[in-house]
Amino acid sequence: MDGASLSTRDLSGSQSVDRALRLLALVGREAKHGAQLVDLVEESGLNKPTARRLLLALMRAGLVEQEAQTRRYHLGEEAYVLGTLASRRHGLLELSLKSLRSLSDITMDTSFLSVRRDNYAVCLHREEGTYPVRTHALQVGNHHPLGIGAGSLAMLSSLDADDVENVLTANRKVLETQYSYYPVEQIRDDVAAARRQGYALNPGRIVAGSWGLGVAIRFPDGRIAGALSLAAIDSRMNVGRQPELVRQLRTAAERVESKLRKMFFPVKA
Amino acid sequence: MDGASLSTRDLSGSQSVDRALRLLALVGREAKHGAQLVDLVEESGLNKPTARRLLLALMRAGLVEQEAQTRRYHLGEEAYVLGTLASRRHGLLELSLKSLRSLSDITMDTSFLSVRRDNYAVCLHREEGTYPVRTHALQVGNHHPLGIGAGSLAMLSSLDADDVENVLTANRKVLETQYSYYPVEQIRDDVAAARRQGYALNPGRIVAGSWGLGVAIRFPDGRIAGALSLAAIDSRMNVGRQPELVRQLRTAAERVESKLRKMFFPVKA
DNA sequence: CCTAGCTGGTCCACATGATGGACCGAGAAA
DNA sequence: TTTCTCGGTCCATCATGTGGACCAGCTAGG
Repeated sequence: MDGASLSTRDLSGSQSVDRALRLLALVGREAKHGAQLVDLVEESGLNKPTARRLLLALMRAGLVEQEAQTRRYHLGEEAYVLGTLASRRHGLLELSLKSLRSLSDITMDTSFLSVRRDNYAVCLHREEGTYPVRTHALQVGNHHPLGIGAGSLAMLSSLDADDVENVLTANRKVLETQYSYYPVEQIRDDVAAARRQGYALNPGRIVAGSWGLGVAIRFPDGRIAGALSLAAIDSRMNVGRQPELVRQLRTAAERVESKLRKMFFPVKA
Repeated sequence: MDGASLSTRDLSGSQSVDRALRLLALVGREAKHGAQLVDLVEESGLNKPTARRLLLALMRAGLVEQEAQTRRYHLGEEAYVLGTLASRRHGLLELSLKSLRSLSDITMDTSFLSVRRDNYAVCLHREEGTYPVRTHALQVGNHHPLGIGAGSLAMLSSLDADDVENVLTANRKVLETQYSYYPVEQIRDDVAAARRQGYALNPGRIVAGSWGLGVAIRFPDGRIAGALSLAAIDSRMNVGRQPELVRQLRTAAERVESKLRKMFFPVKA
């Protein structure tokens, strides 16, 4: 973020809103099975009454709903509605779906769309490949610090050197605690390699035998929009096959970028 | 709302969060051109500093962003991401898209998907018809009180009598001020007619010459999921053509409902 | 050139609304 | 029965958000 959105510095209050929205993001992360109150309390650092109160507010707004049976919290319909309304400006998934499909058709491997969210990468879509042995390391909604994972690494590598360091610094604590098997120095090397080659490779760094290749997608103005990636078992991503996969990824990314251009500079009606 | 989401009564605080989320909904409503600060202040009833402070919080969370040039507020990428994550549970649009397309293909008229949001109906999608004369009364993101408009009326008519009255009471003020040409008594009559016929008809009540037909979509448990509707100029919705259009709408709605059933009770893998 | 009217944005004294330690109840495990 | 975990809530305290007043930029127009 850094100089993030231009305009105004903050210095401002509204921290209960901040807290509520942090909770909202946490609930979203647990898209699959819903979030438990204790976990939300834990992850957010808030205490129980506060978390509960804020969740009630989110529920009043329809952004979150609570399953009556399990008492778990899920994203609500309003979140979906807002997302639909936002897709007018941010519809990267819609623009990429076809490309992901053909990518998985051609390569037989599972393909992904990720976007940057703060200093993390979120997986927005997973398009199953047809090859019978598949890795399930990355699921929709999953978060990893930028640099961890092929698509994530592709995005990190596309930032300029300063930003890379900023991101790594911001993530230092998480990296050390939750990704201790993946030293920061390793990420720096991976970034350098990705820069040299023009694509990101994850040679089983997170789950042994589960490899990934990724390329970034840019907005017409050069900002990073997201990344496309492919995942497969190591034997399907050997040096022999890599160039072809990268070629496919690049074509797919270019197709998406051209759609983005059309979205930003539409032909006059 | 009423007995809305089960679980807990509120009595709770967190009103700044409520306010912020109300603002978020307002920004979403202005999906097309973005919202101006003054308008948000006006519509929300908040005062400027408060609105601004809350907007800053929403921006920090990425749910809202501000265009540097025009200073207008738009939904941010995080809204899109959350929406995508929520579509796992609430993906009505995805389920309906194909049906809307074929609906517009067959009838040549423009079709819509709306969902209920509190006591309003929001238009989630507009699928253009091919017939050269089209009505543009309803756009994606538009809100109308339940009962105003074909899809909206279809949803209202599907509630039981008590709920209908609750909704109308809750909306009384808005109806009187912003829809004064559409007396509440008229809505009650329209609801009764829709009940009798099993579909909702809007014979140009909002924009003269712009007619609409709507049917509700229900979740497997009977709750209203949304509504499909068709819009056209009056001459294309005369009594002669209506039965055929209604038949098409019904088939489409049934197809969506069957997909919903599959979503809620998936076949075991 | 200056004024008037509109916009977006911010300051800061005040008191209202959010906070969180302590507590309750339900269900599961022992 | 006891114990543990989890969801949920109460209420005295004070940190927090509030909003009237204000500044600044822009456009119209006299």
